[in-house]
Amino acid sequence: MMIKPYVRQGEGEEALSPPQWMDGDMSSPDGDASVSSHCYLEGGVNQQDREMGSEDAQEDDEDDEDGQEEENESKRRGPKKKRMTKARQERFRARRVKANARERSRMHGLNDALENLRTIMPCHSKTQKLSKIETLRLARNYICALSEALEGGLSTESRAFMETLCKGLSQPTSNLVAGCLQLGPASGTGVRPEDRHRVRAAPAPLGVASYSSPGLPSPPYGTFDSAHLLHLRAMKGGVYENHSPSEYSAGGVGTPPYDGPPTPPLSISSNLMPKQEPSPHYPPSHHYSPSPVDQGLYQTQTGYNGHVEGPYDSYHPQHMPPRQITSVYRD
DNA sequence: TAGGCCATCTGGTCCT
DNA sequence: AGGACCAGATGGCCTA
Repeated sequence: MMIKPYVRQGEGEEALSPPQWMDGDMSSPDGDASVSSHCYLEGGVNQQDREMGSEDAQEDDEDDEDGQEEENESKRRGPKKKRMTKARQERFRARRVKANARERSRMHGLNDALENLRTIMPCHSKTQKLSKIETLRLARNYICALSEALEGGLSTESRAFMETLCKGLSQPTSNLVAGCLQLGPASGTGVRPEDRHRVRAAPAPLGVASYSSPGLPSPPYGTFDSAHLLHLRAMKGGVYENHSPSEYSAGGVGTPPYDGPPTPPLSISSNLMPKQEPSPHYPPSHHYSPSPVDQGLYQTQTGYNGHVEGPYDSYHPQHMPPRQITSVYRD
């Protein structure tokens, strides 16, 4: 793909006015006040601006410069561009507005899928939202870890399991996973030896010892959803062998319906976690029900730092749920 | 204040 | 022609 650099006005060109639709009202025609006007700030003019602006100028006032521009136009290779008439401008604008709306919707769909992915992560936290990239990394690690476990090479209760989960994750996210697993201090856990030197700010080794790290909020942390491991064991035991993987995801969160005996969860949590909060996906009855998020019933609640959690309105970023942002990356 | 993360707009490309 | 997808650009918000 050809990368087009940010186009600025060339030498000798007059400052061009922004497209007509931007005049006066800086909000877009579709009423979206969030439309960015930054494209026209600081004298930066993008391709569209140049086209529309210049052709607008050609239409509105014919002066000597336009003559020069037409002369340059005739030397240009390729198909000659059509004049941008008022009608064409309006059609272009309408198309652009529709495309923007589609793009927004598409990105919202992407974010929804990502949110669904977050909810089935082994350490789903309401108070410390994983970033997009961390969610994807953790998901990859989770798949790898479960695959190894299924092959019998990795115990879900082992430290190696957690190390696999933490591979390539930022320090705070690794701490979150470790906190969810409630494992003891581990020297360099989750950090490949070759990566350790790249950790710029690792205040403490992973594990309980780092809970007091200033970079990490105080508990509650997310919970390691033992039901996932229960699911894993059940699969190994053949309980779900009549279900296809696609059935697991039929509920939208990728988990099979569980109707087994209400025995204590079989997982590391039963050994290591002092108190296991019931997962929103697996209420005490052990009958699966869609999460509040999936039901659109995400109740407003106060997070650990007093921030209000609730439905995330991407059109009002100030309503974003609190998240712990990490500045430590290893890649 | 710098840097990370995010939402949004935008133009290009590919496909139907 | 129009939609989907992608990547660049930009500003806002937040945290260290």
